[in-house]
Amino acid sequence: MIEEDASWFSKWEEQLPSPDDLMPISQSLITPDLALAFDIKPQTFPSPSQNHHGPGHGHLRRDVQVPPIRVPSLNNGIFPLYSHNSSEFPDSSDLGGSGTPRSGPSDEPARTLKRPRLVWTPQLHKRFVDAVAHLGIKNAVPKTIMQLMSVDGLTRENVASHLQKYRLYLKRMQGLSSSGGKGALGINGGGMVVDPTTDHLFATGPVPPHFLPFASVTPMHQHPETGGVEAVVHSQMQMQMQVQMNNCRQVGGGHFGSDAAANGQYENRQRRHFLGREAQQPAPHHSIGGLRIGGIQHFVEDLEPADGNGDGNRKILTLFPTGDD
DNA sequence: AACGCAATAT
DNA sequence: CATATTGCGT
Repeated sequence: MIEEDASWFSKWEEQLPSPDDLMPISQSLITPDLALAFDIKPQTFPSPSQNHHGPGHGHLRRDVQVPPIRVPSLNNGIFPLYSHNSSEFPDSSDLGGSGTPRSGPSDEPARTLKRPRLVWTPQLHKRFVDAVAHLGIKNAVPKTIMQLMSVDGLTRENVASHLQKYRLYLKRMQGLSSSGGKGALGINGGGMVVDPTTDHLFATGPVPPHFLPFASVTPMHQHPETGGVEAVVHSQMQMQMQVQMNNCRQVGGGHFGSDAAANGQYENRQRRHFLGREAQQPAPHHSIGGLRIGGIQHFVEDLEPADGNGDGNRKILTLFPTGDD
């Protein structure tokens, strides 16, 4: 059943593009709360990664003063977030002890405001999957994954939640290597309680093999300096994303990728890989500036007002590609 | 503290 | 429905 993961990995390695393609991509999943909290100043993102040279030969100096993550679109960049909710409790009681891990003395709604639901788009999910595949089962824990993904605004909880489902998905997949695949949901004669949850998203992309049984961090380019987990991978294409606040509409309706995985066997198509950027250390400084790494990455934010959608106004923060993946 | 998982909430 | 949140054991 499981036996050709090795080849998958090999191919992957072989296909590593030349260093010219090296390009840390970091996305910014805008964090409304944070954005507002720090009043974000035009900072030329620090980009600690020593990424250099652009695609060509000259060093394009990206002195771009990328405008803050502010939303140039609507709302003045102010997310309506949840309309109301008097849950603004702990303001007077200045927590005498532990409390705010983030931000300092500058009060923040960030702590009390809810953030919009994250929408796991296929692209975002891919990033997740790549990170997981890359780390190997042992290291693929929420925190690490989150760091590798380096998506601004992504929280450990987001990842943990997703990971939980992803695991169920994988488990289920392995269980049913020969049965129906994605059609025989409900009863697989096993006794396994099939969760109607998890599936579509996970099947939208080339699901990695059945998960690498091999452990350890992949021995790829490690940074000699840090020697950390900051894997330097390559990205041939970058994601251009759009942050959007919706009511409750899923982009693309759900599936459009290949559900090769559902078959039990993945297709051995060419695997392009993403790039894991430097982990987001306990950033003492708000680096939520816009990132426009390398070239053409810029974010377009869009907000859609919630009008009677039969749902009241449930808002989601979704990132979706404006290009291709 | 961070994790994993089931149950539950939204 | 897809995510988030919570509770509890590790």
